[in-house]
Amino acid sequence: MILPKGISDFKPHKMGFKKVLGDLEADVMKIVWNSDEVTVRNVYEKLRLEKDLAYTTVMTIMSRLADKQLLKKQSRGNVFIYSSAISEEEFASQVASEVLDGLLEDFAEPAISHIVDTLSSKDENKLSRLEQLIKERRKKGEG
Amino acid sequence: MILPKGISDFKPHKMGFKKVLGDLEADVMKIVWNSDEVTVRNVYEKLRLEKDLAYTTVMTIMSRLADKQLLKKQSRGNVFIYSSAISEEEFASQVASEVLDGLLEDFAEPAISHIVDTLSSKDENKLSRLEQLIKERRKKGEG
DNA sequence: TATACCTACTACAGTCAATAGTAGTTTTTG
DNA sequence: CAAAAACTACTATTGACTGTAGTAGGTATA
Repeated sequence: MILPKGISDFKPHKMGFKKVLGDLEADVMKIVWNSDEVTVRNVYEKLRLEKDLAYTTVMTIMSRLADKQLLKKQSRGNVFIYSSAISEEEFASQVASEVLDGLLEDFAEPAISHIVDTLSSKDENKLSRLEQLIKERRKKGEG
Repeated sequence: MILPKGISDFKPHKMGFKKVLGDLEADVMKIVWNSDEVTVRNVYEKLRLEKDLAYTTVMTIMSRLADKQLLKKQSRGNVFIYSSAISEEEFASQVASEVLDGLLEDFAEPAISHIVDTLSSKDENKLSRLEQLIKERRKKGEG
């Protein structure tokens, strides 16, 4: 259990990281990932370009993200500097493995069938990539 | 969107159908799937063997499951007879495809990598099955 | 020192699940 | 037929999680 629970509910009908985070939480993470180091104010100002919300709202969200270990919070001088505790790719990877492991644990048969269907109908390249990964794995196993 | 939303939040850390239903909801569905046709009272009595709860609690849960289209509710005489609106296998299959599609939509790269890792480390047979399904699919595609 | 900015703490509404009570209707039974 | 039992509909409460934001108090710089 790498992700500290709570993060891991997966909402298939949402988009992007909103599948595993609240909408605002996901927006904040995107900004942080694109910015390296930020203050609440930095994020607040970027968010305000799109929607009207309070500084303290952003602060609450960022606190929660820090509680969830997605953001690091360092006090520098008098200000708190936030940065991601995990890269976007790593996080995506953890999401994928948690969801997949959970799925394979109880829904392995239909999951395996459907992954082939879905990939072959929507993205042939990904099917090839899957095939290739299996072959590589087999070689390792034999050798 | 086959599943009428709300059903589809996936909690990887739960077990079985509790991954996509509330705990009690999942227990109720299991009973219905094993019983063909039931009344609230039937289910209530089976559940009571394990835990103490009110008749009306079971009623509420079954109403919600009917709202979610997982149970069919037919009035027969004066009583409502409930039965599953979808088989356990079908439901599992829908869960798997919704979650997988959601995952592939935004996390395709890590998902594909991880599925191979997970299958090969935990269940070699499933990896073979996956490989076989891909081959079948390829034949179809070529022919 | 006053103003601006920052943080901590608190609060509230909305949603969803679990839980259960009340009221009203129907059925059974003495 | 009337009372008890069973059943359904509707409503309520509580606890998590998220979005939203206010207040209070600290710090720093003009």
